[in-house]
Amino acid sequence: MTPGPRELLKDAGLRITAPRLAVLGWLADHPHATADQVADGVRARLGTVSTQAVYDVLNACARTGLLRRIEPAGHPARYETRIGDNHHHLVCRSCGRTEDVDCVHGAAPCLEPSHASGFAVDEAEVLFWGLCPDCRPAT
Amino acid sequence: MTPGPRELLKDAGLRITAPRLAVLGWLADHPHATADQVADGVRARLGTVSTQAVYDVLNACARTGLLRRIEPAGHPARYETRIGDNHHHLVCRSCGRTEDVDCVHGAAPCLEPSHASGFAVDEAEVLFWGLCPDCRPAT
DNA sequence: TCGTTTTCTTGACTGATTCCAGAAAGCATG
DNA sequence: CATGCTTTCTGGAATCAGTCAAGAAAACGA
Repeated sequence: MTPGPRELLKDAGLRITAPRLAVLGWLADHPHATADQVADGVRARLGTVSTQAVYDVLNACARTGLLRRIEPAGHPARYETRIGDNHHHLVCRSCGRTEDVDCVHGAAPCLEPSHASGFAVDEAEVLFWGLCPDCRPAT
Repeated sequence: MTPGPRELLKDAGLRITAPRLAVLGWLADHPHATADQVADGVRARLGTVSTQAVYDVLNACARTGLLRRIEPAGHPARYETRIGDNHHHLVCRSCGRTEDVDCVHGAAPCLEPSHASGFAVDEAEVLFWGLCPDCRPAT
């Protein structure tokens, strides 16, 4: 079954602290949130939490693979707890709203550039850009 | 044949100015340059050019499709004159060096998310992340 | 319980980019 | 080749997301 935030942190070698549990917990219910939104959500649960702590938690978790960071050009970064399944994203150019999109081509082909110019490639990122239903009317 | 910067600007409905000609000209010889690098290159040709003018030119050209902007997460934006052929990019995580990669799947498949959640999708962006030959030794 | 190490707080700071107001071109027209 | 409207350029201040730094506080292995 799905391990809780506690186990995830422990397995990643990170200490279990209130801000971390709150960030992971809140983010599980609110995927694709920005650091700002996470800070608000966490403060609603814990009271005062410094902005820096939120960034530290997000960075630590992203670094250890507990969280995935999505950084759409021109919008603040967003975070999600759905990891390890190589899915992609759909981003609204106008409001930055982000949705999941399952991999277009099954598994492998997404990760194979035709020639890598000597680069050691470790990730292929696919982003679909468009306008979400709410932002579309303003045609 | 390939139209020169002059014709490109005119066709895009933009006025022909020294900064614009210099930016397009310089960028044609130096693809994947940052705004900073463009500013340096343009100043070497023209003397004094304000940073703002460079950003204005880059934005105007990107908006009208004369230039493509690539914004790799965590690195300043880069610009290129190669447009309209749906190619992708390879970015070095460490130094930001960017190279072209031809489309992995010919033409069409790159543009089809499996389901778009009501979004009007207009672009699929593919970015390959890795380490360039110069940054790799530091293993 | 202690001591080390990690994490959190506060506050200053950075880098890339944009906003603003006014001055200086560009260019369609007469 | 003058005129006047519009776009673009200049210089400087400002924004925004995120990072750096120093010390206080909390976690956890012994």
